Parts: sequence; structure tokens; C-alpha cells
Amino acid sequence: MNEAKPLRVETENMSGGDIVLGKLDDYIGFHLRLAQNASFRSFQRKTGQSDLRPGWFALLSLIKDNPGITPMTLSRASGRDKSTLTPLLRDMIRDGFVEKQPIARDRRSYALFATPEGSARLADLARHAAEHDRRLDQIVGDQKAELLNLLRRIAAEID
Amino acid sequence: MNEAKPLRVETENMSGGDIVLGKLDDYIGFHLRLAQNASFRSFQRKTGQSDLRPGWFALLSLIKDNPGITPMTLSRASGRDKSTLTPLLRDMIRDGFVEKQPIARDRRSYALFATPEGSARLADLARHAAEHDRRLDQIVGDQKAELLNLLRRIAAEID
DNA sequence: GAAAAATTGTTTGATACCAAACTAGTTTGA
DNA sequence: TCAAACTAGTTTGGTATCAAACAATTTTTC
Repeated sequence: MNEAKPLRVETENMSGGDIVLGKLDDYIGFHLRLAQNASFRSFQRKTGQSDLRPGWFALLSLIKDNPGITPMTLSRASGRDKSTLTPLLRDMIRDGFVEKQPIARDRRSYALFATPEGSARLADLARHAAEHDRRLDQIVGDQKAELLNLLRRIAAEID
Repeated sequence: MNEAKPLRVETENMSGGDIVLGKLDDYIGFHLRLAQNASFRSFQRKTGQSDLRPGWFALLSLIKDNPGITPMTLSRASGRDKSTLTPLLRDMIRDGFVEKQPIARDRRSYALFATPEGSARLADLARHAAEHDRRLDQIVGDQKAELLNLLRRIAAEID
């Protein structure tokens, strides 16, 4: 029952002054969305200038670190639906950052590999990503390990 | 330098076994996205069955708790771009959950109010949202306050 | 060993979201 | 006072995302 103490948030430029978040202020899901959205947009702004697509970094990184990974496994590892990956992989292959090879034992699927160009692009992306994540590290300070644990648990255990 | 100890994650159903997350495993942004995405989809699955749109809950809740709020203020409070709100508000007004009233002092804007139907719908949405957030509460346990603080700081301080 | 069930990747359809450009109205400042 | 700067909301265009339906293939089951 937090109706008793109205929780307010500052938003400079409101006619009346503050707004009441109400119950919303207690919802983990709400704050999770706000934080992720702010972080994602910030990342996008930083990298967008230099012709990198934010969705590419995680994928390219996973392909580089797991040579021969299949789209399905990549989907699970990156937390995105397999159908989301289809056009991304198509473009990464078209642009020469990733190569696909048929898999002998399963003709439905294929193995993915980062090309030298892909590795170079990944290094470039990693510079921007590291810069962005350094800001996040600053903000969370010494609570990073706890935060990562909580986030991992949420991603793993939510149904 | 975490190249030294390869970090792995289980994904039942991989040809080779585990996948290596590599540097990605240290990125707050990556885990933030995974957690938020999993949480959002779960919420959507739960509420989607009962004809509720996930985007509506936060908006309706904020309108109910801040009668007369304007779209611009709502945009800031909900962390969504003003242009994202336009079609959502249009539909909520069309469906009779929200009403708009002209503002005397500023004819560009308008004031938003929840109708009785909107309040009823909000109560319904709140039941589902509470159920979902209870799961999140279980997962984070007694670290909820710290988690919320970190998420608030990220949302507020990231640029 | 063949039919049934499951899995992989793609296609199609839908929603959510942002950013830039635009219109209309308000505030500022010279 | 009135032109310039700013602000609110909408429109337009683009990306990211999922889910369901599909075709091809593999695995399971009887």
C-alpha cells in the first residue's frame, strides 16, 4: 500500500511541478524498461554516428567467439527470436563480415564464421561498446557484480 | 582482459555443448537487454491473452495518478518519445478509457483524464501487472531496493 | 523402416519504438 | 511590439522485435 506516501519524480518543465509515479514506482518491470531503453538509445546515439548497427555488436561478438555457431544457437545466446536474426545475418553476410558454411550432418542449418573484415569491424564496434559500458560501470560502481547477477537471474528465471 | 577464462553459458540443444559469451558477459548493457526483453515478453504473454496492450498499463496508471497530465509530461514520465504516445493516446481515447480536455492557457496541448471505464480497465491491468512483478520480486528477493536504485540511476544518468 | 513428432531457418504480419520534419501556438528579447 | 527562438503535438519513415505459419530436414516411436 503505497497510496499513503505519493512518490514523485522531478521533470523540469511541468506546469504543476512534479508527477506522481504511484504504484509504478515499485514495479521492477517498469524501471527495467526505463533503464534499458535509456541505455539502448544512448548506445545507439554513440555508435549510430559511425555507421554501426547496435544489433550487430552482440551477434558479431558471439560469432567471433564461437566459430561455426548456428543461427538457432545464436538466437538463444543473444536472446532474440530466430526470425529476428534472419535479416541481420543476411546483411552481415552480404556485407562480407560473416560467412556461412553448410553443415554436413544437418542440411537444414549452416555454420557461421567471422571474416577478417568482420573481425576488424568487431574491434571497431567493441571500442564504442566499451566506451558506453564504461559509463554504465561508473554509474553502478562497486555494485556491478550484484547487478549482473540479478539481471542474469531475471533473464533466466522469468517465464 | 577476460580472454583468459572463457565464460560459458548452457544452452541445452547445442551441437558442441556450451557457447562462449566472451567479453559480452561483462557488459551491463547486454544483460540489461536480455533481462528487459525476457521480462517484457513474459508480461506480454500474460496480459496478451486478456486483450490488454502492455504499453497501456504505464500510461493509464500515470494518467490516473496525475489527472490533467499533458502528453509531453506523460512522455517524459513514461520514458517514451512523444511521437510514440500519439497513436496510443488516440486509441485509448477512441476506446473511451481516456478523455482529453483543452487547456485554456496553452492551446497547443491538452489535459488527459482517465474515464470510469479507464479506471476499471486499469484495475484489470494492475492485477496482471502485479502478478508479473511478483515473479520478479521473488527472483530478486531482498535485493529489490538496491536493484531499483541502480536502475533509476542508470535511467537518469546515462547520456 | 515408415509414419509421427520435433527442429531449423524463412516468410509474413503485427506492434513498439525513435528521430527528423512539420504545423501551430507561446515565450523571449531587443 | 514583433520577429526570433522555443515548445507541444502530429506525421512520416525507418529499425527492431516477436509470433504464427510454412517448407525442408532430422529424430523419435512404434
